[in-house]
Amino acid sequence: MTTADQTAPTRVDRRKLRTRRAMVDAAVRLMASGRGDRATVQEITEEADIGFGSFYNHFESKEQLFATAATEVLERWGQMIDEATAGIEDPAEVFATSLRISARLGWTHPDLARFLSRAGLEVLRRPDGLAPRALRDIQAGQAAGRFAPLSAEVALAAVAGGLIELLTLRTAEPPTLTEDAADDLARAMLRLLGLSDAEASEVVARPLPSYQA
Amino acid sequence: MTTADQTAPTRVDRRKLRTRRAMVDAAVRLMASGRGDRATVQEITEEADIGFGSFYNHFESKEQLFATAATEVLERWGQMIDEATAGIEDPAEVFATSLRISARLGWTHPDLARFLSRAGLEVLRRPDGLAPRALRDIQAGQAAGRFAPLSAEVALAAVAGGLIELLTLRTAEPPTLTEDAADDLARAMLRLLGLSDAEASEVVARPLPSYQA
DNA sequence: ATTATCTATAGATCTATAGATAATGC
DNA sequence: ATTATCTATAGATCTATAGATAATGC
Repeated sequence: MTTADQTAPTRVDRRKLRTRRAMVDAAVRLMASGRGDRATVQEITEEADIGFGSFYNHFESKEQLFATAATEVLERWGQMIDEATAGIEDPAEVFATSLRISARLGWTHPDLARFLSRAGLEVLRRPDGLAPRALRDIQAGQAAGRFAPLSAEVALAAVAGGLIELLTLRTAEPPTLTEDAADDLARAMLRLLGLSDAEASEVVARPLPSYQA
Repeated sequence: MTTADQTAPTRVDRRKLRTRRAMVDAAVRLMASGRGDRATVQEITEEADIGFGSFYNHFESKEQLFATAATEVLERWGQMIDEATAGIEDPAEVFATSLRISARLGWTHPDLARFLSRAGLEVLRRPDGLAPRALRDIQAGQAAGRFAPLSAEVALAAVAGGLIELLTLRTAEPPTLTEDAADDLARAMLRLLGLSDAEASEVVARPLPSYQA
């Protein structure tokens, strides 16, 4: 029987949470820096500024830590998209909005963008990632007759790959792209999905809803 | 003064080459299997079926071996494309042919496809890779008025990403895609580049030149 | 005789844990 | 008194090399 069942979080709980958060944040930074999951436990705890042994109070292995870090990053990203697309009816616009916001991560959330860039396509394939959602959006657009009947998996492959590459180009040194590259990508992907150039331009010209995260 | 300068390769030379090749091939297989460059030198030499110490006769580090392996894979792939696109005039067709052949790697050269899938987008960004060439093809198509004036970097990002994702989907277990996914991808990418659906379909309907590798 | 390959191993590095310390709860 | 954090370290793992062996050259 544990005492923490129904009671409010105590100071110990908060300290414990702080330590854990420091490690997850360190993992995100290490991944973003390119050191990635090749970092040793030593490096991780130093980056997090906690004692070496504390690592094992929270995680069984580095894999577990980096998986946790990925989940949290995807969660933040997903909430951003949810907030921005709430209430949009046109499937093409839902898709375009999601992509325009995601492609802007390189400017709005460079840390998050660098993490995704380094983690690569693998992280987009996770079941808790945005791929399943993007697949649904594409299929919804096809069902509504807005998109051409291209294999949704192939379309998703192109979208996911194009997005990651854009984030990588943007977070590379020196960054070459200007911010309208994000909308260029969205327009290009709408054409890929079957919209005419004029239709694609019109959808991307619509104002972005407000969002934050 | 070495004796091997102008003379024919001796039996020792051939044996040495065989050992080296065994290690490069082992590296390709290990990467394709997903074990990747996390494999230890021990694992590599076992997979290559050579003595542990021989590794250091040929390579200074694992990084060097895997870089060599990537170079050789890219070389094979590049030659395949060169052979297939020699003599094609229309820039859109050069591009489409390169992509159709590359996307077919999952069926024609599964080992190569698995390597590329696991190595990820990183390997496509190498200066000795096919990205510089794809960039030139896209720019040539734009200069010829065949493609819309989209940022060539953004277009390349989408193409590279879509290709890698397709190879990954195909080499995953169980593979879900059928072979016309390769042409679907090419058609989609031509639309992305600015061709109409009808134009894109026409280009992709042209017969593929013969090639092998 | 020469040189590549192979086996064995020293030394470095890394992980996981044990025990000491410090912070908080009661 | 309890529990998380921290320090120190044993043991496992890995790399790189030294020296022995085997294959080829002349």
